[in-house]
Amino acid sequence: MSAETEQHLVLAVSTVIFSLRPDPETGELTLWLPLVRRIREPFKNRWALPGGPLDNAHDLAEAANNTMQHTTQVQPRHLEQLYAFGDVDRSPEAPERVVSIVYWALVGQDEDLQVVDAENVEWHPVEEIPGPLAFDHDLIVRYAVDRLRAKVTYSPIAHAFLPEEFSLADLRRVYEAILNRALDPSNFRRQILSQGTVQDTGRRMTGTAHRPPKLYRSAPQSSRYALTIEENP
Amino acid sequence: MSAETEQHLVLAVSTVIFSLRPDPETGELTLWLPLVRRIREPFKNRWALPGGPLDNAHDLAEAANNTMQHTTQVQPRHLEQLYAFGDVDRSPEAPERVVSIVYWALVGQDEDLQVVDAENVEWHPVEEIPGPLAFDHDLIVRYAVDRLRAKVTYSPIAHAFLPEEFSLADLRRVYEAILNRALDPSNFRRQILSQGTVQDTGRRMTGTAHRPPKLYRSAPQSSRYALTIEENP
DNA sequence: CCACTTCAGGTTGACTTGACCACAAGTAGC
DNA sequence: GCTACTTGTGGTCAAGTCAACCTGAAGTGG
Repeated sequence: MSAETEQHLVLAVSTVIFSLRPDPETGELTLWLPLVRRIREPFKNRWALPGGPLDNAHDLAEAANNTMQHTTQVQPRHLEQLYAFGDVDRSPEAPERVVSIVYWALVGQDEDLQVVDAENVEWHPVEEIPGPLAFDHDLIVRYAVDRLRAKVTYSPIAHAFLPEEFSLADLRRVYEAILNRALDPSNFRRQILSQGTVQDTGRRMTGTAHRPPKLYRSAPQSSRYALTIEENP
Repeated sequence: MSAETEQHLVLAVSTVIFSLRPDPETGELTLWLPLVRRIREPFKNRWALPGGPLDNAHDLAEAANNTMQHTTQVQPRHLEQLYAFGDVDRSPEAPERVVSIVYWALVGQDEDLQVVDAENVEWHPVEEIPGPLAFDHDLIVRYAVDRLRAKVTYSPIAHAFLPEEFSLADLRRVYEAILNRALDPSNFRRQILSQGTVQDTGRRMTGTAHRPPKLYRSAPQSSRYALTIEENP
């Protein structure tokens, strides 16, 4: 009994990696994520979240970080545990039971351009996921997007998408891409400045076809926890 | 390599079970939770969260539910995943690596009175944990309390501590016990009634030494997710 | 019948938020 | 060089939210 239990249970770590890219048609900034085409059963040839079995030598977050390296070859600007999925019947056709601990991550807006898309890895807009995905990964993606949208409203994680210096309009476009709705520039400015998460660099952007915006940088943040632990809706 | 990895990794499910009990000295309502005294190494004789290895036949939430049965012999009014803890060094003295998926639960204010305290199970106020606990359970308890306090402010889970019918003062005392601070009765009433999570039964409490309060019941809630999935601070 | 306690409901002022307006400061086209 | 255009910057105003506080309602106990 005990032997059978241990034998047929696999612990895996998967990661939902978010990046911002311009929509190829409209040119507007939208959320994208990388998917991996499975080359083995179960769910052979279906798209799945990047990840793999947990190596005994690594912490959970380290395993997620390694997945990021293999998939995007860049360091995440933000990495956070999402949820552990472990229902008995979540992979009915798999030979063993898989419990997945899922992380989600943000990579910088410019960094992912240098990514050499490895074989079987493809980026997709979150609104156009080529489903159904393997396992319960559709549910996981939907939940990760919900978490990201919720978190952006009470935490300065959106900065992670931007380079060192940025204008408030840049930041606003990130928020608009994540929340998928337009924000009033004036109100957005007031809100961001009041919460003290950005610092004025004193410099302005140059070469714009209009009034040059001030440049800001992220203020150093005080984290309450040593771990990055987060909450559910 | 692979064999060693599988062999030395154990997946466990633990549960932080909250109940409200009067403080034995002041008589005020406070948060309590059950701890189990370990009878084996590692951390022998130290207090730990109830739980155990994951049985291959059960979902994660089912495993947490079973832990509740063994520990408190009552059904939880609320059960929700907290976090997965899996650092390599979280149990340095243990022979194998343990990854714990931790749930937290609420049991009704009256129900836990009928609990037959099993051997090695003892309830403790969350502010007087007999630490240090086994493994990283001190950290887990602290995080679970934080999650509960955060969640009570935007979700009607506090109702879970109360019987079918209750007065707004009852509900307010639950909030005060969880948040550990006094709330203005008048503002609390307005806030609760405006969010529509309670229904007026039309009846009033009797036998009080003052104006009899109206009795309310919880309104049926609409959950966004089939699973109970939650968010982190 | 009066004192006391708690419930119930209303008022007020500080603060937040969204909608909107006006000006600032650059480029592009003529 | 002038004007149109675009986008950043800053302010106003009204609606809504929230904490502090006040007053009366309705019961029990002396």
